[in-house]
Amino acid sequence: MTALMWFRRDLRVSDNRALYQATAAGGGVVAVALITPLQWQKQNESPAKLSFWLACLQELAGRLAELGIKLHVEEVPDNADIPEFMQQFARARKCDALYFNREYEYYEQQRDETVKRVMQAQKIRTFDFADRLLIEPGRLLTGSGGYYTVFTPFKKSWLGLLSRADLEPLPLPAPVAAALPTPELPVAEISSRLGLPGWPSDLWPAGETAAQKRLAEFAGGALETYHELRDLPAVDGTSRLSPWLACGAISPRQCLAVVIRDNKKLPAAGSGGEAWLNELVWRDFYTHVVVGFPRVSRSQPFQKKTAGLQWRYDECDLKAWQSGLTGYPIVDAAMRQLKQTGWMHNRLRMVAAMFLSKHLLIDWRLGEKYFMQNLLDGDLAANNGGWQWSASTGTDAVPYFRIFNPFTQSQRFDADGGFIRRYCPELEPVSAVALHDPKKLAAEIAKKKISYPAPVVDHKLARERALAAFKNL
DNA sequence: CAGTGATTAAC
DNA sequence: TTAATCACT
Repeated sequence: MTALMWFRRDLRVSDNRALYQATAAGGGVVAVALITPLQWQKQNESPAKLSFWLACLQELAGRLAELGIKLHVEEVPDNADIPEFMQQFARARKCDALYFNREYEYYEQQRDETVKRVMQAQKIRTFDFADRLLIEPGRLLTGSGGYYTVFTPFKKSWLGLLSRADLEPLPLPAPVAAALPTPELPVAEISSRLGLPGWPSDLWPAGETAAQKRLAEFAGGALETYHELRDLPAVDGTSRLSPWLACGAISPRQCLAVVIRDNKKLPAAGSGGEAWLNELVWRDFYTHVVVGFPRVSRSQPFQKKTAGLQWRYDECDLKAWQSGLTGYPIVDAAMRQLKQTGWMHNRLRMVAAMFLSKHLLIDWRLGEKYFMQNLLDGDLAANNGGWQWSASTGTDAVPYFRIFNPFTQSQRFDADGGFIRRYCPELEPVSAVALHDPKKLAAEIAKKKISYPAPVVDHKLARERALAAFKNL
């Protein structure tokens, strides 16, 4: 009796529900992870993220070996080829059961349904588990039985289920066989063949051990002031756990355990813990939205009436935004942070996304795609949810038209300009007041002969143009 | 009269 | 969340 454990976005040994059950079944366990270059390309997976994932796989292989489980890394061009591959792989290794953790996006659900059907036709049983979120899609519905579309009532209902939900991290699985030697995965070979950048990075060392270390660091440090410092991009005030969460090197239950300790007691109102818990709930929320409204993962707006919006398709403005040359310091610093590090501070994701979709009136889907192609933590649900929120095509419930003033945002969240200057070094000689004031900025740039672009668009005009475009719907 | 703080409308 | 407006210094 051998169980086949299929790793996807759950690259860890600890608190992995499918792996735990596979090891508890009483037989041997074989593990597999798939390299799917064509599928990755279709889904705009970023090279940095794939490189990070491969490095995580290398660590995972070592930890599995300690449990007597061999991890096979196999290449299959795209999702359509997976069912046939899995079936042959399982038969070749005499596996009689397939274990995996559920994924919720449209294409992933289709893939998994087909795999289940094909395996069951071969008399191979399949077991799939709720692992990726704190509370599974479908378990939280409105009074009329639909999916929530507004965060606040979703959260209320989420908290209501908290005491009944099974959210304790699992103990480490017991070894199923004698420890194996740590396998050498062809990571470097795959990486160079796919043209991926190298790893490691100091900010995001790969693997679940590093993820646990970062969580402990955050829990004992920035968590306490999270509510006060999380919006300041110059400060290391966030958890920075997103790359590990995205590939499952850490589980949301392990994160939750840091804020909900004894008897599932909620963190105090107004505390850092409460603010961070909110972000974990947002993560659930956007994945629930993707399941409840599958059109959002198929390039459709959540708000159907915005489907006809006349976006500008201005290649030049799009390029300026992508390369951090819009003439709006906070936007440019944000976009350069993304390009240079594969990560962007959450506050700035909102600022940058709103600038593209409102100021430049460029289709949010182009921004969504660019983020996916560059982010280390790219996650369809969170990225799509964030973009649609920024573009006002999503679930945002405010009664007014949301459009950030980039200068007001930088004044509030980067008052001394420390973050802007870090990523836009040419603005080093510019005074802090000028960084948040277009007129003074233009004057200082002229006077000090600094090479920095003039704003691609005037804020007031852009604002009016966006308002008019949405009014026309 | 320029600058600032409080209030409110936007849907 | 922003910006316009009004009261006030």
